[in-house]
Amino acid sequence: MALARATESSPADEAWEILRGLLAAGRRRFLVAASELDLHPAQAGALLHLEPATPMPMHELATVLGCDNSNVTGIVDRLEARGLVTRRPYAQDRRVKHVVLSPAGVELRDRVRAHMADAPEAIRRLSEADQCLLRDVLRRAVEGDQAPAG
Amino acid sequence: MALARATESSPADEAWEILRGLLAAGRRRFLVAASELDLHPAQAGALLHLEPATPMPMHELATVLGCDNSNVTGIVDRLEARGLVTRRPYAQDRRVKHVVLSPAGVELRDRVRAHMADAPEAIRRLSEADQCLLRDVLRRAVEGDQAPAG
DNA sequence: AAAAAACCTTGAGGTTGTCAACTATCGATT
DNA sequence: AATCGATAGTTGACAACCTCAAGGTTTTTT
Repeated sequence: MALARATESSPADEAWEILRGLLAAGRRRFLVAASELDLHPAQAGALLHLEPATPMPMHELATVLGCDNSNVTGIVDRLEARGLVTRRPYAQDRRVKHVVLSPAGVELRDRVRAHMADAPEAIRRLSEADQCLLRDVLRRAVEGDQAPAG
Repeated sequence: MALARATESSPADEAWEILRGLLAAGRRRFLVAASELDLHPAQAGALLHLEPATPMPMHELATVLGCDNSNVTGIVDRLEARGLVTRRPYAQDRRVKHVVLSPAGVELRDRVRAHMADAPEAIRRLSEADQCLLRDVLRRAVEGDQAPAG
């Protein structure tokens, strides 16, 4: 049945199918970037999700990484051992520990981001008009994401 | 002003920046799908890259997965132990072993794909016109991918 | 106050990932 | 045809990842 409805799939699903290909390519680039910066994928992923000056609770990191809480303990352990992040107690809820990027962590995070910044070939070879079209549609897609969901 | 060069980045890069957000979300969905089907992420990834009726050399699997050859050995070991793939000698080059999906492997691969098939919220809530716009631009992006690059 | 839930950590056990070394095979050179 | 260098896959060692179950601390609910 998954296959029968291929012909009647929505344009959204058809767009998503193509996007999944770009995602796999993006994943490969991410692995290369992490490896070149001597980071394991999970560590690089954690860094990418941290904003300088925006402490994040451990369990929230677990959520965005899609893994167990106990997993984050080890990942943060190693990042902390390398001086890339620090754990900070959270006075308002003493069960919680916040993860904060250190200066070195910010710098390394930016380097990971830089590795990922260039758009892949497929997108770059689009006409300027198409690139703008794509960017604008994507902006509309993620536009309402901030407020409503929360 | 987070990035000085933000103002002069191309629309392609700006589109890609938004896409990276979808990449992280897609990754999470992939992890959930794999977990629900009792597959480890790497195993599910391998299945997704295999086409029924299209044998793939081990080293090619390593390339698309972005990992070492020696890594693929273990992943295929476990997939084979579960009867999802088989190793097949390749007469034309006897160093090579081909990985082939078994019927059970095809079925499980399709189930992973089904889990990933639905477009994420952000895309689905676009207007029908925008969905088509997005799909068509993406088609143009990946269009020339077959022949030129290789 | 007691019970239930949330947050983080620990430990066990299997999987992933990298590296270096090894065997077998292929391709090109001599 | 014999050899040298490169390629394909495997193995072993070792660190990291990941899930689960269990436990301690703190918060929230009853």
